[in-house]
Amino acid sequence: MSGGDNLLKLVEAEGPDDQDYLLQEQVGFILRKAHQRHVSIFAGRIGDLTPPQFAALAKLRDVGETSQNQLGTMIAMDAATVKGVIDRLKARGLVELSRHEVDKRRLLVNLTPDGRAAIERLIPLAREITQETLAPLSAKEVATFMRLLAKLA
Amino acid sequence: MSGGDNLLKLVEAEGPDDQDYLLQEQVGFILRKAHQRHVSIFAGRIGDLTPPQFAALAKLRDVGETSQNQLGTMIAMDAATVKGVIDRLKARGLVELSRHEVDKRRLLVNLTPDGRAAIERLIPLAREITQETLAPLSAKEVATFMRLLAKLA
DNA sequence: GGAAATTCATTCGTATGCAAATGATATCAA
DNA sequence: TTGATATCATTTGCATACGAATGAATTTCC
Repeated sequence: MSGGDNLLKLVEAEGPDDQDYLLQEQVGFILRKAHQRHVSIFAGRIGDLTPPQFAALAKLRDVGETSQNQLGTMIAMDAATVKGVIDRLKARGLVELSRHEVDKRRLLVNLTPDGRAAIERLIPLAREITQETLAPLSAKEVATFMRLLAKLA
Repeated sequence: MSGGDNLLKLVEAEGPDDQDYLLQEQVGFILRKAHQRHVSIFAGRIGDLTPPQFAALAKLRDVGETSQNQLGTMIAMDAATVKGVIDRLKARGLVELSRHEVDKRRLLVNLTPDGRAAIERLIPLAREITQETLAPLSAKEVATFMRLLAKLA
């Protein structure tokens, strides 16, 4: 029996255990890196707005006036997070707030003319951001990846 | 010519443009949601440590003592971020810091016995986290997804 | 050797992201 | 009607995440 065999036995004795946990191969770690790369690409093309801020404007463009909480649900942000995002958009005059006349708890959010102009102007850039993010994949791979990613989200 | 035809004409006149930008179908948005889901799964299994903190400990286990900056590079964190993470791990006694004897700029980071015990204990849970995150996919889909995700990261 | 450029770490400011607690308003049910 | 629940929004506290500025130490290059 050779030394190599002994080493193999030792490794096998450990079983599929702690020894072979590689951080770089875990979904969570790679998912975090992929997300970082996307945010970086976004910042390179749209410097004056963050992805969450863009998401809020884009969704308001789709659905029109909604409550802050509903908007948060639609763009996957909890109440505390969406408040900060909307506050900053309001400070820049891109959205306007008003109280719901019937349900006084609700804070209605809507695009201002400036906000609408901004989102229309940015959407072509957002398309480029999507393209650049997916650039390492072929068209076929993009389709596959998006299908599987959607299952995980 | 019917009203429907007029509507169709209007839509076609717009071309493949702003009208069909759907936030929910953009990689960036879904990537963000998938990442959120993973973090949530992580928190459910490992409540007293965040993913970045876990990553730091896991990497130190792999490579042993390194400088703070080098560690940051290995786990994809910039200098400012890694400092905060290490500070909190140090405050909990899971890592210890020392100055590099030759290059006095470098701050060496290493696991304490407590830190080593913690990471060894957590690795099995981390495996479960990876599994649960990938649970919506079949084994074959997992292989495909990981291959494509790695290309994007 | 010494000036210039680089690297390592820290600090500051800004922006998510979420848990938990709180207050105001609505809704449901007894 | 009223008491219990639920919903909407806000606030606080903590933890990433990163750009930019700064200072200290090292390396490079002339």
